[in-house]
Amino acid sequence: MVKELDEKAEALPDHVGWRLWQASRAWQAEFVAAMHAAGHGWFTEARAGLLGHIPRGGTRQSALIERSAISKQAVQQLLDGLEAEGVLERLPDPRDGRGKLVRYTRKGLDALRDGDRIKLQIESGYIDRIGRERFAALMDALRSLDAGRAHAGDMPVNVRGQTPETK
Amino acid sequence: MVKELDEKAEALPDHVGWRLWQASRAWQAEFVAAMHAAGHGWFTEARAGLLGHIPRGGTRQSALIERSAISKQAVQQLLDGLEAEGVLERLPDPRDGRGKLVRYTRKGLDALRDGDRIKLQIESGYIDRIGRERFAALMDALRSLDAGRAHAGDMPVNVRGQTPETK
DNA sequence: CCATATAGTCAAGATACTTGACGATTTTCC
DNA sequence: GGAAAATCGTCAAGTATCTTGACTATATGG
Repeated sequence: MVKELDEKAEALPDHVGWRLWQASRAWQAEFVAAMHAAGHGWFTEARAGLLGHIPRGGTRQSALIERSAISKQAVQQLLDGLEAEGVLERLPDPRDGRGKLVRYTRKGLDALRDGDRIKLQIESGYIDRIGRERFAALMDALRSLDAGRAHAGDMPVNVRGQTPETK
Repeated sequence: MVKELDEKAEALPDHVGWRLWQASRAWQAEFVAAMHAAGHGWFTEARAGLLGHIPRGGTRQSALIERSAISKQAVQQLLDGLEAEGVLERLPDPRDGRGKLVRYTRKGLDALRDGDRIKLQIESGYIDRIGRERFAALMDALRSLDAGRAHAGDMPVNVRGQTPETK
């Protein structure tokens, strides 16, 4: 870690925001690195965020735009990239001449499967590191925080750095 | 209204990475919004990340580069912006003709003061929301996680999935 | 005094977004 | 039935953040 120099001794931040930021960053870095190691070199945090909103059965592009909190143009650009990588494909929606359907390719489904595995591995590592009890307390606190927030109704929920999730 | 698509069964992710990410984003959004409301419209998350490494007494630019996990050029660009906003100023280091000292202006110190206040307010809100005990458990778990990471010889936080070795 | 390491800068480019404008359909409403 | 309006996706351009590469100026240590 950063070594403390004999500088005016202003400690590094230790408030909850800083800690959350650090922990989140570390998780993402670990996840992306593991995905790369698993051969999914196209995987990035931004793409992960979008993929998390695409069910295994596919979805309409417009539905995707609603779920993710970013602009439709941003979604489109991400989709363009993922399509170019061969992770997804876009088909015309037979029920709506304007719409398009977004669907995983085989390559995309493989990545999803690896993502689920990696997610569990990282979680295991966390439990080993801090103990099952502390880990449970962490999840409990984070869930409570989120529940409280939903109450207040603020907050943009964009999804980045989440694993491809499934039922 | 074409809305009868049956993809309702898609649950939101609930693993630790997702929760951490969400909590971190929520904190940042709240903090930045409060800073803006307090009149510090120049405040952004990226800048906050850098400012968090600058002690009130100022620091050398090179020390800043060591502490933050981003490239020196990125630090410089952030610094350029903050200097242009009048939050910081850069002076030649009298002890080293190559070096520069980075120092807060009055405007910067005002922002710092407001930031400290806001941090405490947000923390208070969290404690109200989830209880003092849960909050303490959260901090404990996050600190343990970080300590465990340092132990593992993990690098500080270099973002974006890259793995900079060599130090 | 020279070799080399360190401090900072300049330039160019990648990524992940943004807003604005637009054509093509579908829906609404009279 | 048909125009007005809403929705879906796209194209183009711009911004913020961060990257690598190349360079200058100063310091340091044989």
